[in-house]
Amino acid sequence: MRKSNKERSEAMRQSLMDAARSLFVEKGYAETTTPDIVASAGVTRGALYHHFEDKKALLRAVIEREAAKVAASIELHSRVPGNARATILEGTRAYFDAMAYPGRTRLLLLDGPAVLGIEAMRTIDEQTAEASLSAGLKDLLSEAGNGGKAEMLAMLLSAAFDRASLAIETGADRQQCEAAITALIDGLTA
Amino acid sequence: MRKSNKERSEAMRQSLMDAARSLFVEKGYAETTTPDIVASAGVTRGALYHHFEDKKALLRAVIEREAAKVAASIELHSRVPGNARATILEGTRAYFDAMAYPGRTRLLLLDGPAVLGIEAMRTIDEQTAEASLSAGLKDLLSEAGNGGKAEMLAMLLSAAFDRASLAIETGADRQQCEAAITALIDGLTA
DNA sequence: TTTAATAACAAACATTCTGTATGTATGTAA
DNA sequence: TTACATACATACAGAATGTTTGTTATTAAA
Repeated sequence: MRKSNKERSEAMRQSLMDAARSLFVEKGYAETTTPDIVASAGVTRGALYHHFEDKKALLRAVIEREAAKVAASIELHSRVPGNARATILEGTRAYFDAMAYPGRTRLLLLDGPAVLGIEAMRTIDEQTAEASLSAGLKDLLSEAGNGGKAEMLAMLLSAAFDRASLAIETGADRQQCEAAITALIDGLTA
Repeated sequence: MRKSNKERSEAMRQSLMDAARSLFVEKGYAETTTPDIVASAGVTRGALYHHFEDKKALLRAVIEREAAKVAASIELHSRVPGNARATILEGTRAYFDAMAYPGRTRLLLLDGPAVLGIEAMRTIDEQTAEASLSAGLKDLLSEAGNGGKAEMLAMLLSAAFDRASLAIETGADRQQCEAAITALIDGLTA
């Protein structure tokens, strides 16, 4: 059975990203070695360095794929009712759901920022996850007369979302988190 | 001129931590090598591995010292007027001031969490910086009838503080940050 | 005060990882 | 089918980490 080069490449890339993701999540980026990754994928390091410039580029690819999945998940579960507040709160739940998927907090909130830098992560998040959430927040806040501060407030609230995701992963009560986030938002719009 | 062993050890530890801190801030923990560090301190790796179990332990020592300095700075600049709100806002400014010291955001908010883990960082912050700030926040929120959620809200607000510190470092307007934080807090207590 | 023991370091060593260079087979296009 | 490019494997060079061993300075005991 023959495969075209394009198909082979894409399959290999995904296979390497899968293996890397699993190990990055399990042991962290720094503790994961390229021999580990290729062994898990059943190939040699030649394949890895053919498809990715270096180990960091592999992490970036994994993270971009993950961020896209989070964005897609939020997009999917975000109905659009007229009510701006309800929209945001639903988006919040969708975000928590998406970030509850194993490994995402570590990849997107710990290793990503440390290895790729906050600037690079900001760029990635801009194109994907934070985009929809941040946009909704800005709408809501502007609507409530917090026009000038909307951008800044959206950033700070998204930080709260992130910390809440981390907390939920380590055993914090999800309902309490959502209630606290709701209290923060309602405080700004009341 | 003779020195006691205790003095020698402490001086060497500080010297290694100084050199490490400087390089960690400049190039990041992962890109900094132990040969770099000891060369900068004018010793050999023998000294480093005599005083610290491994490279990670050196980072932990650097971070604990830094967190203690942040805590001390906040403690120092926190007058205690009767007004809970004013106390918190003053503490906020003190935190931003302390975190504006070069390298602290990278050490305490990026490399620390990624390398040592959020759990370890939480323990360190508990003993130091976040303690005073978090305590004040909980007081303020409890006072305002947010008793049950106070703990959770304090955590989320401290996440907002951290993100604001990062933002300020990368050029965000400090006054805007403080205004946004104030808006968040006032929303909860109004 | 001489000696035994320990702490503070230096120097050398073994393992391992990263990135590169080279080699080979498979696919692609003229 | 011939020439070239792509996809990988294998082999290599450099460097980093942690450990071990050796040396000097300090402290404690005899």
